[in-house]
Amino acid sequence: MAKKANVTIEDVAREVGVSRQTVSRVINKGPNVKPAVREKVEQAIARLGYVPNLSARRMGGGRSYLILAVNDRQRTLENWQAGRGNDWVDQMLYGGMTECEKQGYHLMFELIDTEPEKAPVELSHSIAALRPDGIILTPPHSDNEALAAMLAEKGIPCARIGRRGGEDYIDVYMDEGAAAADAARHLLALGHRKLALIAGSPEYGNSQKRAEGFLSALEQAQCGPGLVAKANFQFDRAAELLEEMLTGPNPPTGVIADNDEMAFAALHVADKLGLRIPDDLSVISFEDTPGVRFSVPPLTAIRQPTAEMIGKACNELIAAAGGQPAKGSFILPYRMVERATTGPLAPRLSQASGS
Amino acid sequence: MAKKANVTIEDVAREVGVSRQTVSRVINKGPNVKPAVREKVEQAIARLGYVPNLSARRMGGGRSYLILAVNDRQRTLENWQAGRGNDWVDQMLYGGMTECEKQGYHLMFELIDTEPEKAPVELSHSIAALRPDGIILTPPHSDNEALAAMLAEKGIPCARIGRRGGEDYIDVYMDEGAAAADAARHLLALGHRKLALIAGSPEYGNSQKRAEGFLSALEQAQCGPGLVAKANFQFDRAAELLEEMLTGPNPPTGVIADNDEMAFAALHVADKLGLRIPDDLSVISFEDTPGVRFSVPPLTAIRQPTAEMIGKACNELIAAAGGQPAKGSFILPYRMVERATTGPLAPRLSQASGS
DNA sequence: AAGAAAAAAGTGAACGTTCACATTTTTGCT
DNA sequence: AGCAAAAATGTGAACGTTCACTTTTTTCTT
Repeated sequence: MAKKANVTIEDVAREVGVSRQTVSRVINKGPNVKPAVREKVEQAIARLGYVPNLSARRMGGGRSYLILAVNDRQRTLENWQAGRGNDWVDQMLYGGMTECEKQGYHLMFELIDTEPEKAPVELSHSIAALRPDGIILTPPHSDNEALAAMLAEKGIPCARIGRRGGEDYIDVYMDEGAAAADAARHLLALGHRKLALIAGSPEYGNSQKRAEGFLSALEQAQCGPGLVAKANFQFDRAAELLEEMLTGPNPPTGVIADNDEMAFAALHVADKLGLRIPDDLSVISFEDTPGVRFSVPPLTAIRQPTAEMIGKACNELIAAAGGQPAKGSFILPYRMVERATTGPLAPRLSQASGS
Repeated sequence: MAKKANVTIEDVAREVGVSRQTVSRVINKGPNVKPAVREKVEQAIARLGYVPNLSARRMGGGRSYLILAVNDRQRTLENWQAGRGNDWVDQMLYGGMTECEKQGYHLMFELIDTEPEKAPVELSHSIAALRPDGIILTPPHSDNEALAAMLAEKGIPCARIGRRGGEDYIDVYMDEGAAAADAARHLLALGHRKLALIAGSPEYGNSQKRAEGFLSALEQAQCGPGLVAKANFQFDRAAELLEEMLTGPNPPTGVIADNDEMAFAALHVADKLGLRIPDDLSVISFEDTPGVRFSVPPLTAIRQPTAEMIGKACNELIAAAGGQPAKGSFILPYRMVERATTGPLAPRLSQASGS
């Protein structure tokens, strides 16, 4: 009847007849425990259903078994409020939780202010409250040097998504430039000669890298110069720009968009202009959100290894909490998922529209 | 140079010249503090940048300021692995984080096994480790009485999403039946007389409730019986079933799908069969994931108040942690977002296909 | 103005771990 | 067999709060 108090490390120690420290060594996989004792302790833990209290572990000076994944507040909130959702966050959760669960860790999300000066303050408050063992910084915070420096000063391992280097921090990234170049070459190989990139926003580092990769691929193939139009990731703006291009002189026959929303705009405009996809116009997107599989036609897209990057980041962070140096540069492969919006350029047999 | 230790409650107390307990009272908004003192303490807190350590608070016997949101492991993982994503989870994060942030709380996700017997074991381990102040149970775990009972026994407030009642727990739900009935009536009002429901899975309680609402609306309008086909939330199965229906005798002109994926299947089949949307076939979906806005045509859908339900749950849970009774039944309004897949039945002028 | 009651403030203990170190046991070597 | 070194185990203190009290100060009543 009396509510059974929680099982503590002492209960386990008593059960086995050893001291709490020995039990502690067992649960932390520490050295200096005789195999037979370790075995008995493990059995007692299972029998009693003992699970270490994380708050106490942290208070005792140990790890918190917590990783904080930091996202940009304004962008995230805006996406949510606009009904765009945050597939990126969903992917992070996937990669992060999967990896953390395996190692007895926990993942928590945190939104911090876009403003580069406010960010360190907000984050340090969260750190003071939560005392995470590691922190994942995503764009645009990955580029905030002051933030990373603050973490280093506090001795908290930090993984930056979308950065290369890895001399001072754990950097996990994919080669955005190469991906864009690949996309361009793919279209080139299909016979397209006039290509356009519908870019996101210049402040967003990836847009910049992709534009460079795109342009250089065209140059290499002597098919330049490619068109680059900035549409700020927005459907309407992209549609506008695209319509202008496609009805202008020398229209592109291949389009690469910096996100799915702008790729959908291409589909929309093509439909409006009576262009067949992919015969008259091929489209490749950067993002590959779930809805993309059901567009008409289903969108060919470059899939960022978001879940994998976060998983890798968690993994490295956990290793760092275990004493490994918190540095290293890890590149992860992207993947182009070819669906139905890309194909060889196949002009109509006759110019007249007919049944 | 010496790494400045973290600011503790004692530092604040010393700064102001009061005891730690007084500072504790201030940060917990407790009674029995003179306004002048409270003011001084608050200033010192701001000046020193003091943030209470959550682990210590928890250890001291106070709250953990943590809410655990529980999702079904198999379903969630499967969605992620299949590339379907979990928009539901993204929505939860939105509603939960927004509400928790406001009140100094933190939200953490947890996946627990589908198996009703394994669930309590898994969850109790997480509870032992994390000691959350409250727990949110989502389907199918909302329906697991043993789970809820275990939480009640441990004295942990629990909010169940998708349940009504509220006598013993905090129940937050929307009226799925009414929503389905509304959808049906909407189509009826547009002139449709033959309606079909592409249902999800019978084990999923909502599918059942929607089917009931759908059927009863038709009966009331004397337009029954409606077709109900179970497609298990899958595109392929839905497409198959739909094609059968639409090419059969007396085909439906209005379709309601239990999720977006199956609604996309309807769009796909209509296209294949040369049916115009919405002139020949109207489609309404239950879900409204972000991609829906960009389908061709954009999908009319019933939007579940997922974020709002989780927000409400957090709110009530936090109140419960503050001493309020952890019970109550809260219904939240759904919304039908009318886009372009619904319209009056408008048969072609002639049967012959023409330009 | 005294005494009682209420409000404000303070104190020791406890929460469940880990750390740093002390002690005991075992192993290895000659 | 004896000793040194290594391995295994144990102990007290500390982490930063809140709780349950106790003590002090203020307010109210007559």
